[in-house]
Amino acid sequence: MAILATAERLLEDRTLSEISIDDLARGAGISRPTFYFYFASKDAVLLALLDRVVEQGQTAAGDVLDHLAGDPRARWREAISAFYEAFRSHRAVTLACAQVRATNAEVRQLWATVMERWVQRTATAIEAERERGAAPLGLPARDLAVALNSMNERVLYATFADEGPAVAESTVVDVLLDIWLSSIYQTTAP
Amino acid sequence: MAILATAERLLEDRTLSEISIDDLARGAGISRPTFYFYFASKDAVLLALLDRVVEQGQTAAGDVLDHLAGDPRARWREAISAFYEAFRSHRAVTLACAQVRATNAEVRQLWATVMERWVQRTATAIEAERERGAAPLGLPARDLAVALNSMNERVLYATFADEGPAVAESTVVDVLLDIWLSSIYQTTAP
DNA sequence: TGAGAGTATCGACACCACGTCGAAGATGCC
DNA sequence: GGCATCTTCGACGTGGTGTCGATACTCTCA
Repeated sequence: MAILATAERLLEDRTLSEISIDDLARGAGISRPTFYFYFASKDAVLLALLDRVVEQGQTAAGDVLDHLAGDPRARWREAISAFYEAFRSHRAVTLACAQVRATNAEVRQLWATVMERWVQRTATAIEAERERGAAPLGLPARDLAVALNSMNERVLYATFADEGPAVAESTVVDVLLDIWLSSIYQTTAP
Repeated sequence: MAILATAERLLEDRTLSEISIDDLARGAGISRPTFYFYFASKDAVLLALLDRVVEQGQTAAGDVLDHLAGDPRARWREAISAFYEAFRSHRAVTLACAQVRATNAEVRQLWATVMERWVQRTATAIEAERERGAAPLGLPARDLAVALNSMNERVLYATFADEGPAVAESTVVDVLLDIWLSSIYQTTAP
């Protein structure tokens, strides 16, 4: 769909609020009313874009967290890296979503669903590690999972948007990993 | 100033983009052109509001982190609580800022400055704890400080906005505290 | 005391983006 | 060739924004 392609292209160097529906329409070679034949609003376009990214990221992540026993550090690192790559490979779209999420309920909802999935996987993995005696008891696994995933989201956003205090792109995964390991295992070398 | 009061009041139950300049003007008992006599835009109003909150929060925080030695856990908890209270006592304003930050460079700038101050205090405190042998070496103190403060920001936002996966308001401070202690001291009981 | 320099206010205008409606080309199927 | 459905757009009304010029309201100082 030409509209989606146009949107993703324009988002590379403008923010969504700086893009008019007319820009999207003209970019796709159609008139403004015709735009409405395909999408109800600008936000709906972003939603569709996000849908695709999510779809794609979903499979990429896989089930790394189901095989922690062998080398926990390496597995957790893969999981965080997957998160990192998902963000990174569609930087423009995810940055735009973070913006629109504040205003648009549907985007917020979709994003929340995605986060929830990550949180649940994380919580399950933490509980499994405690079960097999690799990790000590501590915070409720879900609370810990929510906080850690929120941290990743915010830190990666700052890194990619290069906004305010941020961690360098080259070290950000390892910084996050250390905090995950510390708070789950009380050591960085489980 | 009546405009500021009106803005803070309206933000209690509407988002900033749902508030027109006319709403602010009428709420303050003036006409729309007169509004422009005082502020250049809606965003400028929010900026002024944020300024006040920051001013106020700045003093409230104080220098807790300069006296960690006695009871580190208690001191760190106070620091996180200060952050929590700053957010909480002006919930509407901070939520609005998080939204506008995405679009408005000035708000983004001011927010970044505030965060930077917190980050620096945190980093300094971590280094001091390592110096006196209370905390082990590990990540660069600044990277750790950035990540932990980002986590707080995002987690508290989710809690107050009641958006997506969040931690309960009653336990959020302790959840954050545990992660801070784990990643700084490699134990939750330093 | 009244002329002039600020301060504060608004009516009226032009502008721009949005969303809708109704009419009119394509396209395909019977 | 006729009919239904998909696709397109010109033209319109609406609502929020920002500006301009005119008018009032206050001081102050000669």
